Amino acid sequence: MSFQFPKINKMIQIKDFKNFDGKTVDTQGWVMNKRSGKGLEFIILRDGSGFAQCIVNADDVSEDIFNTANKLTQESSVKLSGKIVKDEKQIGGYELHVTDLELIGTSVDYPISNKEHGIEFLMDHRHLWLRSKRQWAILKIRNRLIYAINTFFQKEGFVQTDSPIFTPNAAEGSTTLFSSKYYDDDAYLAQTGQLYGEAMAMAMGKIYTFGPTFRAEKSKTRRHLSEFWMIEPEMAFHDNAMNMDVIESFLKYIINDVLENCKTELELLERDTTVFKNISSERFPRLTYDEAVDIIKGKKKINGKTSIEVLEADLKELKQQIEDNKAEIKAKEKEIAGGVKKGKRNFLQNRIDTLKNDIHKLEIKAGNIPKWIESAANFEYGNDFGGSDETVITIMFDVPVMVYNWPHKIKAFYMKRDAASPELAKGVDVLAPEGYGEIVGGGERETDLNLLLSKIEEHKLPMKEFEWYLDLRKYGSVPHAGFGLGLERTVAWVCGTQHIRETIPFPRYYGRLRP
RNA sequence: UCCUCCUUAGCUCAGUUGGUUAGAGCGUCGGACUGUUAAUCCGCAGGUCCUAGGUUCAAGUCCUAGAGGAGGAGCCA
Repeated sequence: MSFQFPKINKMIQIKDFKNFDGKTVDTQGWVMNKRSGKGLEFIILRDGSGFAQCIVNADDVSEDIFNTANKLTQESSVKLSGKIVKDEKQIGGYELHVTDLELIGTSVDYPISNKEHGIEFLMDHRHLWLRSKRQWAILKIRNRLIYAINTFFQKEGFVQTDSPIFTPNAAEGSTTLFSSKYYDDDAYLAQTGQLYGEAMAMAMGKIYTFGPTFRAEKSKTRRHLSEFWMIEPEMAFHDNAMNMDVIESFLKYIINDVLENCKTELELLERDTTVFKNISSERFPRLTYDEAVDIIKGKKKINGKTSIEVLEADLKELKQQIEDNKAEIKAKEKEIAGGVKKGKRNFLQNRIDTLKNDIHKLEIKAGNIPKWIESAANFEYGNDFGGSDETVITIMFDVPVMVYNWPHKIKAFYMKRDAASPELAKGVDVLAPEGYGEIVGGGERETDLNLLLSKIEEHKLPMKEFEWYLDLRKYGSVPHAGFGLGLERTVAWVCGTQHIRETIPFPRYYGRLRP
């Protein structure tokens, strides 16, 4: 039995233009941009499925229609009829030669132009910013990642079971939570579904949750959101080594799926996909916390180099790049001073602005490296890694790095202690390359009831709220493990975005609640 | 909570040791142009220089306080 989507209307979507070469079709969408020549209007149409240039020629349409086309403004909505013609120069490879045009909705003084805007302005207009090409590409990739994540787990026999969002207490202690009211009780928005995931894994074997999580950390960095989506698989009868195997094949699967199915979007984002070239073939490095610390402190060589040497080489390269950019600016400025036509001058000035911007970014980077070297050298064994420490580790490799066997003191109460070395807990963090930070955190869960009891006391957590959780250890407890993947950090890494706030339609972060 | 930087036209920004009537590009609007790719060319309009106070003959520029924003630290996915 096959299912057929109902034929609701005869409108052809832009993504399907390739199937109608030479045919006359009806389509509808919004005007992204318009260029005019005498007797010619070039409309860049978007309909959510893609982008296409539509040409209105005064010879082909009535005077009324041509005038309507001539008056179209950015983001007005239109219904078009026309012939689909192949043109290699176009984004989708096809353009529409318009024979009929109908204005659906007007648009006056649309605030977002094709020129650059500052982040605050764009965020205030997030509801409209979503219409831009770049945001379209990011949301398409986000969508594909979600699809790939679900496909991977469903194929592997995981059951999707969701955890509650209202919770009576903090699951992990440390983090600040958003408080709320639940009838007459105090409640908090969930920071993780972890504990509930364990209960569901004891019922279903292998499960995953996929939902929003909330953290009231006053973090203003490119890696933080107050509301973000997390995928948390939990597997009965798995230890941490098996957990790491799952994480690695999972990441390989979803990255490959996006690379294969989002070529247009990645191209539009100008994402350098060569950074992913070793993802499928190379085994992700698995470092113990101790080994990672040695790398940070420059005691351990990778490919014959210490982290300090790599950082110093990077710094030298950055400085050279800054010098090169400065030289190019000088040359361009000289050219402008010599007198050139307006078009050429704009072009040169634009290039100069880009270079200046780059220099600014490079200088910030170059300024950071000595700080990183210093903070790496002073790293104290037993501490958690800071942002710079993570970067130092990941620059040594071109694939994600797994760090496991952490000091138990800096990890959550439910993490399993290593029987061989009691100071360590069997947790694992996965660090994404290029400074995108920790995308996965997970580990094996403690099964020893007494250890759990003492840990809950140690963390000063309310024992009463954990009684149901401790039941899981009383009735047929088994070794189990799981992890959490931050969706937005993963999207940011895949897309190569500067900031995580572009990776979710309406971001919530410290200082931003609307739109 | 702490550190650094920013706030000038609708947008992105420049504005010299404080000195006449505050500038540019883009966008809008009007015009030219029959294949444009952020089109190009010509023209018009557009300002509470974040707010309050202070120094000064004179403040966009200096000082103090406040508001808003960006980046980072800590914390984290």
